[in-house]
Amino acid sequence: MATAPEPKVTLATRLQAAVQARGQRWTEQRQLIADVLAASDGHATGAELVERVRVADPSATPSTVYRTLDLLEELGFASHHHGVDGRETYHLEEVVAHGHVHCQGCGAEVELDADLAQPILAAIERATGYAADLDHLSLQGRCPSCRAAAAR
Amino acid sequence: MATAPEPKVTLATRLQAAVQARGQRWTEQRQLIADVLAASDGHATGAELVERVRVADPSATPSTVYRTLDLLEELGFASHHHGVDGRETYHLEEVVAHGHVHCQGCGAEVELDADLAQPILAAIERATGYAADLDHLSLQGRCPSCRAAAAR
DNA sequence: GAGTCTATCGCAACACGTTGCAATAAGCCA
DNA sequence: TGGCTTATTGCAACGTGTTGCGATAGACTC
Repeated sequence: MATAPEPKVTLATRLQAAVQARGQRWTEQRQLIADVLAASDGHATGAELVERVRVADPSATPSTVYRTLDLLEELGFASHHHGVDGRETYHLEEVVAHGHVHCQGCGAEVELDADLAQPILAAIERATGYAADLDHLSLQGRCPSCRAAAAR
Repeated sequence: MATAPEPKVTLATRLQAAVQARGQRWTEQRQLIADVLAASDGHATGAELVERVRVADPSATPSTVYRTLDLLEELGFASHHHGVDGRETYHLEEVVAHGHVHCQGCGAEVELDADLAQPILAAIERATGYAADLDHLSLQGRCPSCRAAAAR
């Protein structure tokens, strides 16, 4: 409660601390990848992140990027889900946990924040006993306007 | 009500009729792929189906298999979703529509039939207005025993 | 500062899935 | 039956992501 506020600690700084606390190493590549992810506010696919990292450092390889992203996930700094097309999409945990709903008709995509998703998660728990992970909640269906169009 | 029962019409037969009704062509490859899918009751990944088709006909190529699977989906005979690892999993629509819930802790996977999923779909509709597609409902979370273990 | 240990990196090869294009063959008509 | 049209196939190349392995270089000790 009375700890220092530190509102502007960067992702890279916090990640470095977490990595080193686990006895792991902090490298230029990790710094770079953390910076790129932090600059990609919200979502980015694996391929996009690889490309952006390579712009900053052409010697970086995809395996390094993906392994670092795995590390970020393991440490709880990021998470990923598979989009409609199977591509991986990463996002920072700093961005509040949320799910996605994709319309199979028009391709519209809406985000589900925790409040909106709460009754859905509750229904899942009642039906299955599972505590569903909002960050991996990726639904597909028909949006209201496509449903209305189909009904006509 | 009084129509002939015909309980043993194969997938391939029905598919052939549907394909030809659209003015498209019926080929040996399509016959083969339909047979393989029908023999893979329940689920199979794209790669598994490709492999099984190639056992029966080594000259078949992945592109043909995937294109045929797309066709089956278009005609409503099959559908696919992306599993936890991003791999495509196909299943026949003959198998009743269902979703999946995957445990991130122990890897357990349970199927959600229409009855079980109904309150979940209703909650999704109330929250978003979307009519979610049960076949694409692929949830991740923690199963009851992993939750109990974590609580300890 | 030098030496040691080993986590991490880059490379190369692989797996899965997609796409463009020329060759083939299914289905139709005369 | 023979010929025509064009959907479909197989090939080859590509995009995305993963894995194994030898080389490199952090981090730690003395």
